[in-house]
Amino acid sequence: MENLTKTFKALSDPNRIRILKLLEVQPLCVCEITWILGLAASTVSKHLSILKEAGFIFDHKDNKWVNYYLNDTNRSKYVSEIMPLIKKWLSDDKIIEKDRNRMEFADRTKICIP
Amino acid sequence: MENLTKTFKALSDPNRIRILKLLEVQPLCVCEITWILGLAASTVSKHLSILKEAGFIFDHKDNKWVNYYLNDTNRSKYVSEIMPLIKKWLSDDKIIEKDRNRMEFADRTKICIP
DNA sequence: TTTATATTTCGTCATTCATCGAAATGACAG
DNA sequence: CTGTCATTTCGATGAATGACGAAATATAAA
Repeated sequence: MENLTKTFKALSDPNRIRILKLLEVQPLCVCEITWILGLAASTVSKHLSILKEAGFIFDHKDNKWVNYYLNDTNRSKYVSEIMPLIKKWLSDDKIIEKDRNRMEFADRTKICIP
Repeated sequence: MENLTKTFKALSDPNRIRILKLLEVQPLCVCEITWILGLAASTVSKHLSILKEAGFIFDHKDNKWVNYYLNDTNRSKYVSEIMPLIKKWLSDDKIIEKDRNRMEFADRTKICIP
């Protein structure tokens, strides 16, 4: 029960949905996501930890960057069944479209110093 | 997007999940749900309005009682696809089992005066 | 009409949450 | 070893949330 509500709570914030819909296309590091979403890095880091804790994503270090990936294996029962729905939904959402377009221009070697 | 996060937010509280898992078995009035969950009537009423607003349930007046039903038609795109998952899940959860057992003894003509 | 009962609305309180900036951490480059 | 930069953690703040009891509303019964 607690596990289930944690899963839904992870999905109940629009910025976390935006992150999932980005990672659906390709893995990204924290500073790229930060730049695309226009939030503080600490805020994005917190969102990522919530999504990771719920089992939606995982991370992997690459040099000084931490890349985040959609978790397509090792998922919880709940995540396994909800993830396909999330993938199906919102592909034509305005915000998601804009994020994904902006993602094209996200270059980790350039964008991270504010 | 707003619609989707509202859907998930409705599902991110354990007491609302408990209500859905009760209504999955049979329709109930507010005072029966209140008695089964052991919460204040105003709290239950609020939970019901959130579930209704998200499209998971609907209500129908019957004399002085308001009965709540799982909404199996007229649902939003999101609710239509999530509801079957909710139905599949948690059937062997301790709390859900206890609630459903307690539901057997919920008699609206007797339980509502505290 | 008055009373009783079921439900909703309102006001309040404590807790959680999303956000930020600043400080701490960790890894690489020089 | 020191400085730089990506990330996380910490602390603070305002907003949202879940809970309650009291008051308001609505309907049925007396």
